[in-house]
Amino acid sequence: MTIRVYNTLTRQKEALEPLIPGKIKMYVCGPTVYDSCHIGHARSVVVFDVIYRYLRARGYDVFYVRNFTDVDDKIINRANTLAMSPEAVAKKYIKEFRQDMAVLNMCSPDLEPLATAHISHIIRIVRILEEKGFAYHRDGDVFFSVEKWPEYGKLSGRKLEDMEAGARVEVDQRKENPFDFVLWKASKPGEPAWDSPWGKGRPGWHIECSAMSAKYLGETFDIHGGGKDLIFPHHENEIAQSEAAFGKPFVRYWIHNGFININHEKMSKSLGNFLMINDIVNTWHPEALRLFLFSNHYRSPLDYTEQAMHEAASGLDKIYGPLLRIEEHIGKWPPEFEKYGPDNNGGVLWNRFCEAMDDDFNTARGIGILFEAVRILNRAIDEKGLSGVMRDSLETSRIADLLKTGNVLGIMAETPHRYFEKRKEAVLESGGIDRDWIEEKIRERAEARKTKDFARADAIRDELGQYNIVLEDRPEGTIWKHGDGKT
RNA sequence: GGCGGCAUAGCCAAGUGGUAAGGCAGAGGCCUGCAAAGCCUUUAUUCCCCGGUUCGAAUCCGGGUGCCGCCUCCA
Repeated sequence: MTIRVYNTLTRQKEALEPLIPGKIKMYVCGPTVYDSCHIGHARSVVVFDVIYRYLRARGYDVFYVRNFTDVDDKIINRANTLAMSPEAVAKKYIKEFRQDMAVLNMCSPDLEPLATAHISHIIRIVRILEEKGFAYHRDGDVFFSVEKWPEYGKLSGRKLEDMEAGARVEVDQRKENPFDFVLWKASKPGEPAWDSPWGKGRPGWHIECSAMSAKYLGETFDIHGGGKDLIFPHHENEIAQSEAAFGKPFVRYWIHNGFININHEKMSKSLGNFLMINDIVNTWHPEALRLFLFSNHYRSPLDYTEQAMHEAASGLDKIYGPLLRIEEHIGKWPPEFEKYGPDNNGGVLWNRFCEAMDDDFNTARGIGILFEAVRILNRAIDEKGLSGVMRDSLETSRIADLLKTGNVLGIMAETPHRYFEKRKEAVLESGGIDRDWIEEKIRERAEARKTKDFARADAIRDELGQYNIVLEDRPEGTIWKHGDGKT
């Protein structure tokens, strides 16, 4: 089976054929560290996280680089507002970003280079561009001349003459063409500055990615990704710079993820509806957020709503449900499948999941298959009992497959007991109650049930319901759970 | 003005030529004192509209309508 990916450059799905068979070199544009991360960042990072995980699961040796843009106008502005140095601002938000990523169960890239640590590489490329005649300088600024690069516009599918130059921004009169972009920027006093052939200055936004990707992945590499908004101008400019400088194709497959809307509205500063990762994971389980993000295709727009998160959270409970039953049955987690069955890599479930993922990382389809598998597993448990299931190699291989898909999606990473326990703790905290009190209520209810005082029993259940507690009467006794998807 | 995307049940969503996955919500059933959880059944004669190609189209082609994104910093 070959993996097919939608390539923004060719506007079609193509078979993924890495430059070096079996190896994939992937570069994803990371954040400009001037503020906290919002759900849009989360989507982008999660999308490439699952691509990374899937490619590895399919046996590729993946080298994954994601940069931090740690020098930029936005950072300088932010530093002025906060009365901090730009370096301190960058450091603060890099730390925050890493925390957010850890909470969201994100794999770390193999490398997370900083723009400011690669100034000499950047300068070297700007000089090459200047020597080759693709760049010109004006008072300490160096610009890339888009007219010298005939293929300019090939990624975003636009022609220079079709674009409304300066429609919304004032054009710098020193530019030869309004779409010329800055490679190197003269620093004003007090701004971060490095010595360069053109005087004290700092890199333009796009050049760092050309420099760092070339250094770590080579002048041609396999996958380059980011949000859709980066197609123009950022990635268009990267292509121009890199291909002009190195004289060879830059990237084989361009992958771009779609945007997130909040309650059917675009996220924007003016609407003030930016949703931060931190706000979401304070309310919902991080894996519920991941599940939500995978609920439709990565290139489509995705609408964040309270209801959608509820559904994702319910779905996650549904997935963890049978896992908890298995954990309780075998008394540990994760199960060791070698003991139960020979075939634990590549059952029907895993193969169907791969089929979905092979088709341009179709996680929505993959999740459909996963839920089907959960239902089949629940049914098997109902019919054969847990010991019956765990003795059946067909069933255990399905469980192994289920955990494998979870590993690709970055969910089911908690032990089931712990997953539900966390949610129960949240119930205790928000209700200001403790376990003993609940257990006492459950005992009282058991007494009432014994004497067939069902009115009393139901009253106790209703009372607990007020604290978002749900009771389940099981053969082995009554247990309590959290009532809704929030944590 | 230029470029691109989308339109599938109450909601979310997969499906790119062979007769509509999956989730949430709803209805009925099994189980239960009643519930909850789980399971079973059920919920689109039909995929925005109109034409066309085809034995056959949600899927391809032409036209229309509606919504959205980008062209400016933005994931």
